[in-house]
Amino acid sequence: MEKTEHKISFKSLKASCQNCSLVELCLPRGLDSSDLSTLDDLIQQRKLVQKGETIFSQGEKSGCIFAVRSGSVKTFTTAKNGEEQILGFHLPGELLGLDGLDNQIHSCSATSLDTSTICELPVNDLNVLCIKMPGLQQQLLNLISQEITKDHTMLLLLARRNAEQKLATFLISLSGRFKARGYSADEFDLTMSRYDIGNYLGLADDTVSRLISKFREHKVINADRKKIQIKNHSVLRDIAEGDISLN
Amino acid sequence: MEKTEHKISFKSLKASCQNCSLVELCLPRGLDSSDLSTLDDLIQQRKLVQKGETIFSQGEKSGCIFAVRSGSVKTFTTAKNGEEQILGFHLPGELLGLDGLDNQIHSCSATSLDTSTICELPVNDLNVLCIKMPGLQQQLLNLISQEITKDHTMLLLLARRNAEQKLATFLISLSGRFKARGYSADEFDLTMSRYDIGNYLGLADDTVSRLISKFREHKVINADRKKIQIKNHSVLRDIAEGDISLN
DNA sequence: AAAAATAACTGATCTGTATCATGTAAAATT
DNA sequence: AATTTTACATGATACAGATCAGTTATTTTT
Repeated sequence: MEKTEHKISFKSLKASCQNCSLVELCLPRGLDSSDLSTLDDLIQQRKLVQKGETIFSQGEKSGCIFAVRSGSVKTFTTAKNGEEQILGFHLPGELLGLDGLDNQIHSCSATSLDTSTICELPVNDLNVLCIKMPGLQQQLLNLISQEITKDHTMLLLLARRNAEQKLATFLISLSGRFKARGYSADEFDLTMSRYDIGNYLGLADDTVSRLISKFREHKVINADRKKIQIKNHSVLRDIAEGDISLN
Repeated sequence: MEKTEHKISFKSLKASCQNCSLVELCLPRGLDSSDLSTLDDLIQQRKLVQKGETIFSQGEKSGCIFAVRSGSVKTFTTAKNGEEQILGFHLPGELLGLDGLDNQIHSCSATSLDTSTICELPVNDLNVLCIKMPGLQQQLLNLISQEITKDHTMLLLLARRNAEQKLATFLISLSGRFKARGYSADEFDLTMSRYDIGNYLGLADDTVSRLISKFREHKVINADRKKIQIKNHSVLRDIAEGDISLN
């Protein structure tokens, strides 16, 4: 998914937002180069995390928000009884930890699904900077607002859609997000397990497997383990909308 | 639920945050009286809406956020096929329209379940004010952050809980929110229909009716249509947690 | 006050998805 | 390289909750 980028990312861990290709998707969007450089000074560090590593944990006081620079991350809440609910899968340019902006205590956890690079911003400094830079303030609100809208879409998906619609919607969403990041919309690798997908969509992992097989049988997708190829976007959309159902 | 307040609210529509009992729950929390008065000047109007009236509509550009002062409100998204998903029921002191902070286009609709009073704040003015008043900025972020956390809790509820757990959780939540507003935690009136409750919880309205009857048979609650009395909070909690199940 | 419409309740039945069980292939560990 | 572990696949079965249908109570309209 990222080819050789890892090798250089180690060396360029101090690299700035200014040479980051995600500028248009991430927090710096809309800032001029002087403001960008001020923001850059704020970013404590870009850390490299390995697959399975924790970025932050629920209940932990951190005072930071995070941005995915490369790789992929899942966020999840842990209920009292220990069970997990995945809240989202996060691709480069997406922010994590917005739920902790208030008391600075994270209400969810984040772990890496990949070898990922993560940018870290102290909330207090960010607040101060926002006062000086209305453009930054605006973009932060944009991203927060998008987060809320995304969650609302997810509530609709979980409450009102059947298993086929859920999986089709999930694949379409991933495809679009890869495309926005310059990757293929037709072929991509999943970094999460069937179990994770099921957890996220409110389905059993068995059901996810079965559906992937069914989609493959109907030639809507091709799937070999983590490798997914979308063969028919329009049918996939129809499934997601509930206009058709496979048998 | 509000007794005589409606009668006076018409006259006191220009009344300020300063004499509002919701100061501790709402946006003004933590502001000193000088800042409070500045915020007050911003609030365009407090409007009285009747049951079933629309406060704002999905797709509409409004440039305002709203606070419920009295009554109750539901927010919902409308999918392409026209079906609705209720996103939340909002009691006095709760904000609406945070999803439109970015492009100022609402991604959900809000209608009143009651005769309600609604405070309206232009987002642009609010942003300007936030720059001058860090306390306000902080409280806005708090409320947004709480909104995100609330949505995450809801994702868990929809994805992983059975019907009994969903309804028990819903009743406990309402009870706590009434209590925080000075009303009884044991007896309250629902302002939404069984259908609305079901829609919100991802259940059929029939199922909601059946569950209410079952809870009543087991003397966990008393329910006569909209009138709900919680008779056994601890069992209700156990049901919500999935520790027990009624038959 | 009567009639119509709506909301809530409840029984009977059906069905989508969970659960259980077993097999297989890939990864991780030794 | 062999062994263990983990992830995925898939058939059989069970059941929670949806759907359908009919009744009753409440609210709205006439």
